[in-house]
Amino acid sequence: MGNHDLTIGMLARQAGVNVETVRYYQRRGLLPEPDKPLGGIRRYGAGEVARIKFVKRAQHMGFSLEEIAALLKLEDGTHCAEARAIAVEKLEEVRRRLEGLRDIEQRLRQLVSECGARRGNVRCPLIDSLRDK
Amino acid sequence: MGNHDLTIGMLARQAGVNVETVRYYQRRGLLPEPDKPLGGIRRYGAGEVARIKFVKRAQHMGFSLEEIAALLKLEDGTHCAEARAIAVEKLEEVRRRLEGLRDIEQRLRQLVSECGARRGNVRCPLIDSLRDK
DNA sequence: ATAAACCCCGTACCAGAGTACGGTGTCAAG
DNA sequence: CTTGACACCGTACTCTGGTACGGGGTTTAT
Ligand SMILES: [Zn+2]
Ligand SMILES: [Zn+2]
Ligand SMILES: [Zn+2]
Ligand SMILES: [Zn+2]
Repeated sequence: MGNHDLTIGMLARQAGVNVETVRYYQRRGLLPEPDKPLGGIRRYGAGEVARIKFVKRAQHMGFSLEEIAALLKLEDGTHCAEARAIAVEKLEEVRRRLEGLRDIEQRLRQLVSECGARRGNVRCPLIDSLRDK
Repeated sequence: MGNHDLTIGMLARQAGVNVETVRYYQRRGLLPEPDKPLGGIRRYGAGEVARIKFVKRAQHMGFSLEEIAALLKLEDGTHCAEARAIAVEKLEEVRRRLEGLRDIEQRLRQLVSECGARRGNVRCPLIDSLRDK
């Protein structure tokens, strides 16, 4: 697999994160910490870049670092069922979130149109309708 | 504008939050703190219950408390134009969020089905697809 | 009238996800 | 061979969204 030639700074730049974040991920066990060549500087390769990007993508999908760590422990590919269970749970969560967002969108849309319909009036129907219920 | 007869504890229970959370929201300006009847106990009504639920819903949709406070400032009643502008901006943001969430939903849905289709296989396509790209 | 349950208020503490700091070591260029 | 950039490491701080705690005061029920 990839040649290990990156310093931690280059790794961070390539992955689009802060050096401190890389070290944080190592502490959290999300990223392996390669052996340090006695008195020297650790080197990283494309695998580590990909790993960090994996973490960032998963995070964007709403996974917490802890959940991501769980996913990564399944990397050997032999625990498909567990991986699937985690993903299914997330999917349900995302769907609940979608539904709630749709509610909010509708509410806001209505408020905006009510407000626009009464320009120049002293009382704002947008505000009125937010006030109670 | 219901009758104000709830204590903070009843309010919290009805809204499904911790008493401390109610007080925290008051400190954050998300919830008005009613006048205390000299040496006594504050009372709350249905309006406050609704308000907390609104906060919780908005929060679950990914709004921060700060953003929710901005939304709630629409209630002050004196600045129709500003209120409308804030609402419009939020609406756009909500729509962007909705779109992002729909993407995520679709991606997760596909991952789950791919994963399910390969039961017993050595490599899990769910993990594979997160791994690179 | 006395205990249990509840309120008020301030302060402190917690977890998650980083970011910053400071001292020291290493390495490459001039 | 010195100077600057970067690595290493531990510790500390930040920010968000709460929760917990402790010492009071009050209300309610027995
Ligand atoms: Zn397993
Ligand atoms: Zn208006
Ligand atoms: Zn104004
Ligand atoms: Zn699978």
